[in-house]
Parts: sequence; structure tokens; C-alpha cells
Amino acid sequence: MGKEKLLLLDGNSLAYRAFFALPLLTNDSGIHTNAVYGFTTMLQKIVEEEKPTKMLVAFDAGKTTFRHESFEEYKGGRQKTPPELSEQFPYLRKLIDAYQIKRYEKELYEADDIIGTLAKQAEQDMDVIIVSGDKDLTQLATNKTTVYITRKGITDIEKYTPSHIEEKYGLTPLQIIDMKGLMGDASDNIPGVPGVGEKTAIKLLKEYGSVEALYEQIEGMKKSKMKEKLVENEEQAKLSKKLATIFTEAPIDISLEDLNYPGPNEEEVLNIWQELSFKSLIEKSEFQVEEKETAALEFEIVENVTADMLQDTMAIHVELENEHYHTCRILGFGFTDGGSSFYVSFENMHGNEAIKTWLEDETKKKYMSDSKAAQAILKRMDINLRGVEFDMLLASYITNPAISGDDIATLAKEFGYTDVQANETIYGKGAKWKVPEENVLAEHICRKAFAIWSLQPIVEEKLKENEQFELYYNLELPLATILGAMESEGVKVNIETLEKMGEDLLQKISSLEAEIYDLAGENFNINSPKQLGVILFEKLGLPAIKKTKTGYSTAADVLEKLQSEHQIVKYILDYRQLAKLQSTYIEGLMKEVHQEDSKVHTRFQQALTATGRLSSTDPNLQNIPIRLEEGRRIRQAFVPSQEGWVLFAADYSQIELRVLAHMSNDSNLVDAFRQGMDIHTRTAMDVFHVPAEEVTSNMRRAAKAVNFGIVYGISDYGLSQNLDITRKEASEFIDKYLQSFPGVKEYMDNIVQDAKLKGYVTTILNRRRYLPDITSRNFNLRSFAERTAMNTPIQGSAADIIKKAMVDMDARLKEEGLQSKLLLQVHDELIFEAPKDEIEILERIVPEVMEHAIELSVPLKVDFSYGNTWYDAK
DNA sequence: CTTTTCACG
DNA sequence: ACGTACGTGAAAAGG
Repeated sequence: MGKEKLLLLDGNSLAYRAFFALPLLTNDSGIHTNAVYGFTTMLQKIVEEEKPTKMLVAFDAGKTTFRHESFEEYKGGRQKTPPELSEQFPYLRKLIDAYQIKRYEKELYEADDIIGTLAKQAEQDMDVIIVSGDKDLTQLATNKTTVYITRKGITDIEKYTPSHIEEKYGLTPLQIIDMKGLMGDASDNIPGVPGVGEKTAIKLLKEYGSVEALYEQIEGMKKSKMKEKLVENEEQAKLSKKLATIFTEAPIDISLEDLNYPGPNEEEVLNIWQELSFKSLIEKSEFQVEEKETAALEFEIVENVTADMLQDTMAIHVELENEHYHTCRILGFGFTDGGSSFYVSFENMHGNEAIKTWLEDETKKKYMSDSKAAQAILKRMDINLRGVEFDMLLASYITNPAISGDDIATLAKEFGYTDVQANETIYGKGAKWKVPEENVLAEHICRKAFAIWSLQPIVEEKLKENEQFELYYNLELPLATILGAMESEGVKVNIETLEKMGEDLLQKISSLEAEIYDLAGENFNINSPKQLGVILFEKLGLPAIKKTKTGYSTAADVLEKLQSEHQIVKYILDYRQLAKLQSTYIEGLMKEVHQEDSKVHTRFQQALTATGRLSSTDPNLQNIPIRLEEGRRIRQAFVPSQEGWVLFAADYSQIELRVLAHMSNDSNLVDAFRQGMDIHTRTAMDVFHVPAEEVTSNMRRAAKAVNFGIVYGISDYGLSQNLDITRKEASEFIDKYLQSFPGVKEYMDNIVQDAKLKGYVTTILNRRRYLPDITSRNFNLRSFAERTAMNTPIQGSAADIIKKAMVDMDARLKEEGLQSKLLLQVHDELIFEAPKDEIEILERIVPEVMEHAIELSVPLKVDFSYGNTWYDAK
């Protein structure tokens, strides 16, 4: 047998050390991970360097130990373990188990005593290494036992051998105990002798050898303050020494043979790392996942699907080439009913009437994930998908909007299901992406369908438990169908209009460019903040107001303040504005227009935002310019798809403040909306204490900014930046606002309290957002979470309302038998296209439906208009 | 691939 | 004292 080596780790001490040494990290479900992360990096390093054959992690068992019998106050006055750390211990234990390292704790004994006892037992036969963050353990150092103490960080280690201790303190390891006895230890509440610190203790021990020897000879010590103290505290010194002594004969029921270390179960360790989002560790490590031991899945590759194979309820997955489902190819289909599973290639599915009939049959229930994508791509094959009964993407998003990614493997893992592989594993990524051979592809797709089938009851149960099933089933699921139809319908774009604007813009841009180069005295890339910074702040010597991580800030708010300093600034601001229009809205938009129908088909992300809003991509049609006239003209390029039709736009007025009025029940705010007042003017009246007719435009502007601030989770700094006033002034505005609207203040205080208690906030329809940072001791993280707690219920409830309005509106259009179509949603507005003869009826029903989507304690108000282009619908 | 800037609600 | 307004997506630069 080769040479044995035993590694003993002080679990509690190392976890504490890591926790305080590293910034608070969290994984995506909000669990703090820094202590586990630090422990892991330290463990990886030590195991690699020392290659131990036996290992053990010792933990403290409970609050009381045998030391409390002789000294009740032992470890008294300690701060209780922060919850951010407590929650990590279960994961730490799981991780240690995955490493296949023994862990041990024993009632009444501390980790130190377990380690001491085992070290003494082992050191006759083998080398022993002890790892801790606590210097007390250095008393265990011998010729065979080395004590590793972490310093700074967690992976940086100081090795205490007897000779190192001699060098450092001039003491033997056992004298460390005497030193502790004399000087005490604040962290363990060991008193020691008052007035004796490390220096004095060492000096005394060099002279006398030990606490006992010192007191035997104390008569002979010459008279001094020190001697008095020592005499006075003899009992305490001896007790302190006793407390500091690690007990090496603890009655432990674990033997050295039990400690053999076989090496980690790499797959389990990787799983835990995955769960905790230790991405860097996963990438760096050479751990291998064992050959997949996932339950075998039986599946068939079917060429001719017949009606009898298609059951009343099935999980089905449509595998796509990429996320651009309006343009990409289908790679194949997977079907399962939990019993048998089969794959059909795109070629074999295309033109199969049995499948088409089944997909279009409302009574055949489909369990899917991202059914909207399937709906859109099937629509291209002239198949109208109906009967989607379960959508895993939406369901998991509703349980927790922080769940990121749409890969079924990622979603499934959130619910503990791992029998499905990540797309990256099957296809590779980036340039190496490729479709595998059919057998592999077929299994992958069938596994996805099977995962959906298996998880459907679990995820629905979770939704019911959270009282979110309604929200999911009656709002998000029907909305997916509506959004899919909107996307497939698309919005017509007049390319010539865009081209013409582009030509004009290019001319203006190049003349601005020339002016700028002339004033700068050289050519440079105006689009590069780095180069621009050099020109403005070094060459031209303008004052640098704000800095970014990497250099000078050249953001618009900075440049605006510099306008009077140099005429180049105005040109740069104009250049920026036009360059943005040209690159993003002219060129960017033209790239997205489909040749076949001259339309853009955005994709609405329905399972992405933290608040419940939608987002829009490829192209983003939720940020088309409107605030400035030059940009607003881009909207002239968006037109109805048919001759004799118009674009009809309807938007909620002040929906977020109305939601706030409803949720806070502030009587002043509620009254203002019930009386139909201009809310910013009303706010100005209250904040500035003036009657309506004396509210100036500046007062109204300030009040409007305060209202925005309230919605965002106000801070004096944020408001001061927005209004360009001092923090003090901003703070005064806020105080006055909160005095005028005390119900709002109470609501804001309560929502933060509630979030701290529950760990999440909710919206009117019970949408949830978890806020793990709300209890952080990091000011920034906590403040951010507090503002989020204030903002999310407001923004999210507004999202609930307009989503409900979309569902209702869709039903109403069908009911009325109208041709008008919903095309877009832009957070608080809906855009339709309509034949002219339906305008009159839309003017009646759109506001009616939107205003009554959800009844609040204040009225909802909707404004609308229409025109021949989006620009004219104002 | 991250950073900065800027478009929207 | 700390250093921020809330929620998004796209383009361009520059590693």
C-alpha cells in the first residue's frame, strides 16, 4: 500500500471564511452561493496539490458544547449566522457528498475537537494536513501534522509546521494554547487576562514556558501592573487555557478506515455546480459526465404517420434550426403519449394529411414548449395549430420569470428533470454547429417531447400551489396564440419611404461629419466613444463631467451640458441622432423586411422580462422613434397591408399611475383620477402648494419627473439626475410628494416589508418576481431590490391589464365578425390595422374593451387615433 | 463577447 | 457613506 495522507477540513470555519472573503453571489433562482463557491475553489486547489488518500470535513454540531459546562458565556455575543450563509450549508453538504468526502459532526463537540482527535489517531501512521480559517488549530501542528490556515481570500494558504510557528512566534505549537489562555479570544468570547495581548503573552511564555509554570513562579516576578493583573486573573487565565485547548480524545464513532477518499463523483459535482451557476468552474474543470445513464427512451423513426398513431392527448415537440422561427427550417417532430414515442422528419411530415388534421383539431390536446414558435412555423406550411393545452416555456416563466433560456433541457432541469440533453451538446455551437445523424437527432427530439410529457403535471401543480394557474392558463396561454397570429400577420413596410429617408440622412450625416472633422482639425471615428473622448476632452480641452469604467463619458446628457463650451458639441449631438436613425431604423429595419410580402415579422418574447412585459425582437417594434420629429417620421414607413385600410392606435393614459392609485388606495391620488384631472398638474399643485391656474410649465415638468420617479422606486439621486437639480432639492420634492400622498408612502413601505418577508412581490393577477437581494447587506444590491419591489407590482400589473385587454379584444373582434387585426403591442398601446368602414366601430369597442380589461378602483382611460401610416395615427 | 450609447414604454 | 432611477433591444467599437 502506498503512503497514506489524511486531509481534515474545518467545515464551519472555511464556510465562514469564504462567505466574508467573497462578494455575495447568487445563482439565477436567488440562492446565495459565495461560501460554497469559495469552499469549492479552495478544495479543488488543495486536493490537486496534496492528493490525499483520506479526507474528512468536520462541522460544529449545535449551539452548546462541553465547553459551555465550564464557561457558559463561551462563544457568547456572537452575531448569529447571516441567513445568506445559513441557506448555503445544505448545498455545501450536498457538494461534499458529491465529492465523496466523509463529513462528520458530533453533539457537544466542535469541529476542532473532531479534527484534533482524528489527527492524533492518524499521525503515527501517516501525514496529516488540517485546513481551517481559525488559527487556534495551529496548536495541533507536529512533525507529522501540518496546519493550513487561509489568509486573505480563501485559496491563499499559510502552512503552520512546528518550525514555522517557532519562527513566527518563537513558541511551540502547544504553547499556542497558553498564548490563547493569556490573551483570550474575542471571537470565541474567551476572556484571557485583561491587558495582555499577543506581544505580552509571547514574552511571558518565552520566559516561563506555560501558564501553569508562570503561576508557580509568579511570586518571583518583580512588582508591576502586569503582575497584579496576572495574579488577579489567575482563575480566568487557567479557564481560558482550558477553553482554548482542543480536545484530542473526543468519543467519535468514526474510524480512519471510514475516511478513504475515492475521488469525486464528477457528474454529481458538475450537477451541483450547474445548479449553483458556477460557470467558470465548469469550464475550467476536466470533470467528465459519465456515459449517460439516463433512463433509456424507446422511440421509433416513423415514415408514414397514420391517424391511429395520434392520440387525444400527446406531448409534441417541433424542433427548429434556431430561434428565428419566421425564417428557419424545421429539423423534425417528436410525439409521445408517455407510452410510445416517435420521430417524424420534416420531409415525411410535409403533406401528411393525418398530422395536419390532428394538429388543427381543437379537441386533440397538445403539450408543448414554446407553442407560439410552433404555431408560427406551422402557419408557414398552412397548418393552423390548435388545442395547445400546456406550454412548458410559459408555465415555467410564470412560476419564476428569472428562469432564463428556452432550451427544454434548461427548463426541465429547473424542475429536477435531467433525461434530456442540452441543444449545445447535440448540435455544438457557433461555427461548429451541425445537425447530427438522424438517429441522434430523433432521440434528442423525442426526449424533449417526453420531458414535456413528464413535467406537465409537476409544473401545473406548482402553478396551482402558487395560485398562478389562472394567470397561466387563462391569460398567457391564450395570449400566445394571439401573439403568434400578430407575428405571422406582420406589419407592412414601405421600403421606398425608408430608402428615400436613408438617402436624405446620409447626406446630412456626411455634411455634419465634415463640420466635425473641420472643427476637430482631424478625421476620426465619431462613433467611437474612445476616440471622441480624446478629441473632446484632451485635444479640445473640454471639462470631463462624467467618467465610465473605461474612460470619459460622452453620453448625451454630458454633451448637452457642454454645448455652450464648443460648437462641435451640437454637431456631435446631431450626428449621433441621425447616425442612430440611419443605422438602427433605416438600415436595420430594411434588413428585417421579408421579400415575399414586404412586411416585418417581429417576435414577441413572452417569457423573458422580469416584470411580465413583452419584448420585441428582429426587429424591435417597441422602440420605433416618436419623441423627436426627425425620428418620428420613420413611422411613415409603416403602412396598412391593404388598400383602403388604416392603422388604428389606442393607448392607455397614465396606466402605471392609475395602477399605483389602485394598489396604494391613496385617497388623494384616487380622487385625482376619479375627477379626471391632469395628474402631473395635480401633483404640482400639491407639491408646490399652488392653485391649478398658478402651475407653471416648469412646475408641471418637475411634478411629472417626480411621478416617474415614484413609479420607478424613487431615489433623490435619480430624480436629481433627471431634473438636473441638487440632491437636496430632489429630496425635498420627494418629501413634499409623500406628505401629499401619504397612502403612496405607506404602500411603498409595506411592499418593501412584504418583499423582505416573503422574498417576492406580486401583481394584480398574481404574477411573481423573486427578489433575493432584498435582504442583502450590500447597500447597492439591497437598494436596487427595494426599488424593484416598488416598481415591479406597478409595471407588472400594467402588463397584466394590457395582456388581458388583448385577449378580450381578440374575442371581441371575432364576436363582432370584424376584419380588423391586432398587429402590435407597445407596453401601453395596441396597434391595429382596419378597413376604413370598421373605424367607427373600433372607436367604440377598443376603448370599451381596454378600459374594462380589469376593473380598478380608479377608471382606466384610453386615447386613440388612426391614419394612413403609423406616423399619422397620432 | 463586453461596453457604451440611444431608441421606446 | 455607499451610488441608482424601472423595464427592454440594436448597433458599433474594440478587445
